[in-house]
Amino acid sequence: MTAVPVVPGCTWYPGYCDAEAQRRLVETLRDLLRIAPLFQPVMPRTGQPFSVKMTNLGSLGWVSDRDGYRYQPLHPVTSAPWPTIPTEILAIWEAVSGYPHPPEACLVNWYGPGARMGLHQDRDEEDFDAPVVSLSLGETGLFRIGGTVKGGKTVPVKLASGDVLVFGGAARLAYHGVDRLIPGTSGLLKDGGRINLTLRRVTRPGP
DNA sequence: GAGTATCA
DNA sequence: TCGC
Repeated sequence: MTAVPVVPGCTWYPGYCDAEAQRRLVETLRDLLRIAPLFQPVMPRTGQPFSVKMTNLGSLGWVSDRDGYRYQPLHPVTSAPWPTIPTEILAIWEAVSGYPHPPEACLVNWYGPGARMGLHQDRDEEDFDAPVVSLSLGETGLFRIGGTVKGGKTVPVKLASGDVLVFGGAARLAYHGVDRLIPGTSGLLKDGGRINLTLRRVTRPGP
């Protein structure tokens, strides 16, 4: 397995999942998305919609609506608990996180054509000791990660299907985002686009 | 308590 | 999380 340092605390594993594992994951996700459908998050206060659609797996899921950002145990549309995180996804966390407790949230972000994610920090969690683990599926995303000060230098990474990226430690609060997709770079998803799974520990583990 | 992973 |  190739580990590429990106910035201190951030490691990129290109081709972490092979094509067969990616296909199995997409099949699993298709079933889970029927139970927990994608919803459209909006910005707090303004109600501006995100270009990315999302859902979650795990005991807690990240949502954004007019009231703010938060983690909650129930799907905002169906009011059902999020489906549990499949074992093959938990195995990725166990292999690369270096963290001795399981993730509580698996945010599923779906990028259609033209979707992007502005530069931001992940800071709605209580536990910053655990890293954030990301898996890319489908078209390549032009990702960018910098430091903890806004406006600082950033490093571009082309995240292709099957790539895993881990950011923790000095990079746990790094600004990061997705500028755009590179169309035609994957045939994994029938209708194109990109799915990004991000695993996070939300609460501090109990005794 | 405010602000926020928007958008230009 | 930050800044008061």
